[in-house]
Amino acid sequence: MQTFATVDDQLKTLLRGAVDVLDRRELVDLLRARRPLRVKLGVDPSSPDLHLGHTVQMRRLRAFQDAGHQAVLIIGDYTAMVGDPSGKNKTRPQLTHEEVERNAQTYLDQAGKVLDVSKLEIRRNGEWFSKMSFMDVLRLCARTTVSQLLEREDFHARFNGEQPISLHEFVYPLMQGWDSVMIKADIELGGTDQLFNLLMGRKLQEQEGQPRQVCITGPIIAGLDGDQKMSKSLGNAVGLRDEPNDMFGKVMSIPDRLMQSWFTLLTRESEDRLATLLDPAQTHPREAKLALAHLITAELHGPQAAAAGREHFIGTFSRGELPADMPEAVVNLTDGAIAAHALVRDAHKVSGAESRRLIQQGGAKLIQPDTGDEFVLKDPNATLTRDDLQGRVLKVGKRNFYRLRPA
RNA sequence: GGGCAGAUACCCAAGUGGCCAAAGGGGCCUGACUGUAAAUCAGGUGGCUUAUGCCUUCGAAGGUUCGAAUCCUUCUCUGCCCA
Repeated sequence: MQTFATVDDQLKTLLRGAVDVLDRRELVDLLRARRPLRVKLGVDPSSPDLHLGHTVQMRRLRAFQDAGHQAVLIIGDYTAMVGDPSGKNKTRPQLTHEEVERNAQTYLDQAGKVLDVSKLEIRRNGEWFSKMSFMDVLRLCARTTVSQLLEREDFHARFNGEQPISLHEFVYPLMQGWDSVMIKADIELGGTDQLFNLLMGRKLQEQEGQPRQVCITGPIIAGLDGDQKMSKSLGNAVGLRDEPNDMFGKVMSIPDRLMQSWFTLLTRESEDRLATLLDPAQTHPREAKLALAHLITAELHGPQAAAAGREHFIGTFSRGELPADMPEAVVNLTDGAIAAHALVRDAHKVSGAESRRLIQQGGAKLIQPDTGDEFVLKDPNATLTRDDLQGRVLKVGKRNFYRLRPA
């Protein structure tokens, strides 16, 4: 017999950081029923990697799991082929079924880092969409109107901005809503940019004579730049599969003003603890950020890896030491020597022109590991011999190190 | 179906025969400062073992010209208006 915490206690953890609950009254009623609720979260496998942004909603789903409810993760294999237009100002590229399938495979083990997979119901929406006939699709389309769809902010903006909106994008909200009908969701989670889609589910359920789902939205987490929403294509994401050292470093690079939201949305630290950490008078921002980086890395890679990430970070960036692990770069010498620009190009894997730029701007140096002596490469055409390279480390920019091996 | 406008580099956007590898802004990269924060300053931002050189790039393909992002033709795509 499943036992549940009190409604008030549940609400507190389940709604941590939430923006909107529609409708709160209904949520309370659902929780009062003291039965396992079906809680839906959909992710589209549109890229092979999940990032921290995805985990914001996944963490809430996990909270529901821990509270004894039934989490249903929808892998949107069909919706991914459409491409969610939410928050976008342009049509997304359509993926092939093969790409989607490949991505879907990687999602499940990544999701396992946050969710309890043993208790998770995993569904693909191709399960029902692949069986629909064209007439079924038309009937679904008849459930809403163009005017209603145009009420959605992003569609509205594109329409008024005379930007193209493809018809299949218009169908996306219906698809997501239909998922809710098919799995009989009691609650659906999503980012604030999903509100329209979530409400579509509510509406479709009512039309189908089902109890309508409660919609809970959470904030869209900002990426490393501190400004735009975290997304892989913007290059400001922390991937769940990022190496621990890299992950730790990325978190350390976020603007201070992001810390509050990251702490709230990506950790379980209590409000009291957060108050202490985020008060500069009590905690130096750098220390707070170290704690944040540690918590995030530990959740995804384990405490040991997080500790190692911290060591690496402090050693490399605070004390200026060389990292413990560096990729090795095999350097092919011609007549026992190599030009500086060729060295950087080959080791750092950039174009020749980029390599020259880096050198000219002082972004490349050779380091003697045992003594710590550094030699800044200044002339792209300088000739380096085996003796110059043997046993040395090449540093490119702030964070790229290569152990050189002349061959 | 008809008319009009448009497609420029990662994004926005200037350029309407040579001085265009293409202004400006954003982003990004490098350096200084620092806490891999913020703010600020300086430089850079197609490729080629750097060259008053060559190659690729202004939606696509052809054409005119000594020379085309710029002119012509066809095509593709987008928006607006009319039907």
